Amino acid sequence: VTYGVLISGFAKDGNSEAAENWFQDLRSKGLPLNQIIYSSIINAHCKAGNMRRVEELFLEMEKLGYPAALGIYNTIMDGYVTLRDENRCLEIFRKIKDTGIQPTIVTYGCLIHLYIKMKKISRALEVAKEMQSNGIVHNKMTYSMLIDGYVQIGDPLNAFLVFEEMMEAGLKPDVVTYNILVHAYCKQGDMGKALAILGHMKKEGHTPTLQTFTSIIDGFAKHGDVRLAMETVNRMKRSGLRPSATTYNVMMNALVQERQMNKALSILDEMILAGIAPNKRSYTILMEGYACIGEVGLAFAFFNRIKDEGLEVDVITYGALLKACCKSGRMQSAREILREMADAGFECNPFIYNTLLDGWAQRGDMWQAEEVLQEMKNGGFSPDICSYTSFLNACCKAGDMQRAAETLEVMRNAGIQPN
RNA sequence: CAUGAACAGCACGAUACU
Repeated sequence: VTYGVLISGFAKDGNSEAAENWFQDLRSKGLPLNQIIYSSIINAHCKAGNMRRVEELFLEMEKLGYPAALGIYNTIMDGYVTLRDENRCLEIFRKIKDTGIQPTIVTYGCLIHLYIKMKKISRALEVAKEMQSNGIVHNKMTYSMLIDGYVQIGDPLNAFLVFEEMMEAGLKPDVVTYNILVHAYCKQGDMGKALAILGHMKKEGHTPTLQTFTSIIDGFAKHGDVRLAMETVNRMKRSGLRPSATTYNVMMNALVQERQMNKALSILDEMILAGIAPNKRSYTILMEGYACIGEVGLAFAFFNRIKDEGLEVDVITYGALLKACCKSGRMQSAREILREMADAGFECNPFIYNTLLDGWAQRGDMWQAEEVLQEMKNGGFSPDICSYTSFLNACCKAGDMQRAAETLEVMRNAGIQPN
């Protein structure tokens, strides 16, 4: 029991190392293990994404003859949801059914969550249907996930339709549901409505959370009111909430959009002083700013800082570096970055190709631009409106209006309307 | 009346023109 308390405590704390150590300690003492211990240690590793270890433990547990409760399956599935591993999730789901266990709403919730995260709403709806056909009715969480799914893909209309359905089902929205609605309005820039929801949720006795405020701050920032954004930060602090890394990122992004790099940097300082560790997004936001003003060196400096601090880089980080090069005409450096990116195992996506296209276009190099277009197609992506606009730009800069006119045709034939 | 697990939902970064 004592070990169980410790292991589950560390699991909750997100410290899978410590949990594992206590688990080993317990085992070396030859004390009896049981399902509770296993579910705690599996939980710890799921939260940390150590799914290899999870599988090991699970097999071990089965071998020792402890029956796997549904809760463990759900926990493991959730671990794979975080990793967006659809195949493993489905395998587990199948296994649950094969074992003759009835999936619960939590099981279905995990699957719905998976598809929402993958932005495959239609699949999420199918799962919901199957759930209902098995006699399980939606609860606040499953509804909230669907509402959020629509918000994420920029379809507030359907989001609100689901919300109404939820109300009609007699379910009262909770903080998370309200946060999702606030987010929906903020995304559209309808700040009046967002604030109205804020007022309403308070009236219903729900205390706004970090997410509530951060959505509002971001909404103001992205829709042209940095001042109100910053005032909201103060309002949030007065209400007793400390800004999180996300909140600081939102603030920096607001300032970066206005090219107030020094102010953005002072937010970074404030963040560190507050004991909040910047993450890769924090630095990418700054890199973007420097890229836009042609400060290639500073963009690189922050890129190195990400690595130095042991944080991961990703395609978006590389994209910011590329942009820094392309915007300042340093196409040779851009090439090198592409190579480095490929070596690091990242594939080009349309954003990357379009950044490159833009780089060549600005120099009026229609030929290199054409090559990128071709590579893009070879890479399995169809050029989009951005690609063609850049290419047109390249043609015009190169003085080849004939080619520009042809490109317009090509676009139309590809089903892309010039805007 | 006193010890452990049991699980799912919300906020931030990238491409052209504007």
